[in-house]
Amino acid sequence: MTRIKSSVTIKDLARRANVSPTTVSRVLNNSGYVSEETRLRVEQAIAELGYQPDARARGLRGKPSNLVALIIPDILNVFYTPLSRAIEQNLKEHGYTMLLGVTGESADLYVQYLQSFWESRVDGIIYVPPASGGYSVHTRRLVAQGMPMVEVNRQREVDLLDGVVADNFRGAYQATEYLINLGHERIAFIVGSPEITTGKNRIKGFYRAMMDAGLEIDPELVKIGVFSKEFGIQATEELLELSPRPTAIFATSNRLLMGAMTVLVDHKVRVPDEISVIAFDDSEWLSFWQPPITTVDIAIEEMAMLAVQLLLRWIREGHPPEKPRTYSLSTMLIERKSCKRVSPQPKRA
Amino acid sequence: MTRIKSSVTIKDLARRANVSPTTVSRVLNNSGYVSEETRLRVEQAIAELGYQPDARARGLRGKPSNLVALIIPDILNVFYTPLSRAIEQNLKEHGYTMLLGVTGESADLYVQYLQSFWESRVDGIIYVPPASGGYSVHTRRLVAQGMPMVEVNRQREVDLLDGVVADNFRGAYQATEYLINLGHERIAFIVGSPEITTGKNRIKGFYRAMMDAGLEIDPELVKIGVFSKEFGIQATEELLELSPRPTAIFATSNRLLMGAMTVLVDHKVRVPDEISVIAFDDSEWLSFWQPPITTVDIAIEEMAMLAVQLLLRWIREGHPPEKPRTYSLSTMLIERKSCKRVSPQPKRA
DNA sequence: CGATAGGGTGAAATCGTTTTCTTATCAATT
DNA sequence: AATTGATAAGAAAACGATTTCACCCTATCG
Repeated sequence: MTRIKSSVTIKDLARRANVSPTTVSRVLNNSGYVSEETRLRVEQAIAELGYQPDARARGLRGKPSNLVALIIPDILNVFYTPLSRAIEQNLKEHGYTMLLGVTGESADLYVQYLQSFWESRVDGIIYVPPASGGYSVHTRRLVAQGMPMVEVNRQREVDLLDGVVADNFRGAYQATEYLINLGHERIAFIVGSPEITTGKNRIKGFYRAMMDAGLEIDPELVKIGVFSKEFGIQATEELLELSPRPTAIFATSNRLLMGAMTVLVDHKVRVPDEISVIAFDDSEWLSFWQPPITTVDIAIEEMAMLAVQLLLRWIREGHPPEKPRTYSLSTMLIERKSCKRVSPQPKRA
Repeated sequence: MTRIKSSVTIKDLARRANVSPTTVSRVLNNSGYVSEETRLRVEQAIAELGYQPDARARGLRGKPSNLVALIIPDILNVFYTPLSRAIEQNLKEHGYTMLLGVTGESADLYVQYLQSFWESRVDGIIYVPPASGGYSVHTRRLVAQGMPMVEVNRQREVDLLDGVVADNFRGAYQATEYLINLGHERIAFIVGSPEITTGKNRIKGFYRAMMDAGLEIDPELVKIGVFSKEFGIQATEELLELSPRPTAIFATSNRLLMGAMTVLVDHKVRVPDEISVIAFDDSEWLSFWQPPITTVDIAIEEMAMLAVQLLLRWIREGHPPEKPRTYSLSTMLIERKSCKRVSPQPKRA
């Protein structure tokens, strides 16, 4: 019926209030030099016509868009969901609306999103670098064009951007040490991509803890792949075929844990009686598992808040950080019931 | 160092390629009347200067933004997460980028998002109407201004917008019938906001199934509140204090289920031996629960695809649907191990 | 009383594109 | 030889705001 496609513009307001568009703009932006009387007339016109500004036109003259983009690998992952929520919330509190891009770890998609976000001239981008690499040049070009960016959870452009990550080394060290203290020696370790910091540092933490305890690392027990449920399944199946089996499995992400548990349940392996299990990431769903899983929790809220703060600082100051930093957030071991004490095997000669 | 804030524009290209901006635009938009030779020169300039168009300026001249907004109540909810993902994916396949708004069921936030999205002139909005009402006028204003909108999961503007929802009536009926067939008569029913379609129709389905089976409904067993974990906890605690206790609990969302199970585990009530449990919504996390929960699953992928299709149709055709429709997607009962057969109590005189 | 300061206002330029008009050239048709 | 028509290209207007500049007015100061 109503084919009124044209929205009401500043000119309509001007006509209605019998002033120039300039004056309307002054009222809109509260930029002074407007008499009380005219201001009222204009405000009335705004109310009557139901005017709402066009952010695009504003943007053309250099005003910010109040849009910030977030790029994550996977929105189904119970790690990234609360991270997204926390970032969204923090941004909203500062008046920003969040755009979301989901890459599925694909570099191509990442680059596509970068372009789309640049074209919309968002005010900044917070992103989790995808595991597949080779897109660094695109990130750097965007930054060179003046786009504020911050890395979160993983880090790649150490010399270029601020990054907020968990202390993955310490987290993995803690968990491994915990198992060792329970008497475990044949500890299986399942981890994702070693090219990204999460993977790399969790590996380092595990190795260091084993070394510090004077334990040999059986290469058969170390499964390095990707942070996916599928790889968790594959790795765990291989582990179960070993003899002797490992006495404990350290699955370094919730996806890997999901895979591992799928197999353990399938094979009716009792946790923790036959095998102890420890993981990374927490979720309310985990506490209902039988048994509830002991895990290394990451301070997601802090991570989000800090990332947003760093981005807003850059936006506010108009220039990148003088000296890009990595902010490392401490992890916390949440002890539940999935790990059992074992008596250390007598060492083989 | 490099303070080059200004991005490269169409004019820079024109200068570089020794043509007019008009011609550059023609190359960019493939709108013909450009000689092969000039086209090459322009394309070279584009490559050399690394030009990327400004979507805002384009938009001003009436070109679409390729942005579509999604508004959901809660991103932590395992129902909305896969829904968001599926919608994002569908949109991406059609060349759209998704903006995300999370309302937490607040009408205020909803309206704020509406405004923000309108100001960015997104091409369309898919939204889940928040439970708290009173914002209808804002939705209608946006539609009147020509914004394509589609409702998903819940429905409010039946006469104005297309909506895609689950067949909540049937789903609830099925689940209730299933319990009844197992011999249950004292069935507790926990449900969220009756003002929204999800709540309302699940209630209707439950009542109808009970009526059809000739069973009385004990008002003490019907808990109507909001779709939250907290209400699930409260309701279940009240239910456990009744004597006799209900023999089954029907929690009509994953959040309510989470609350119910929290209480049941706390009170060491064995499921399904002491109480059977059935729910709405499914999630991979559920299958690891002890026992795995029987639930009514909703065809989320279909819901997403259809919603996107309807929105894109409106965008493509440039006008609202002649006759707004409600698309009702059938649900599926997934039988697991949380419900036990009971022998019907002898009816009291 | 003239100069000055500053409040209030509008005309016009500007942002980066697309679109609408023109104009020019050249070949084909009458 | 004059008309038509297609192709190629540029000038200028337009989109909806903000911003710069210029102008008028009035009050204050010396």
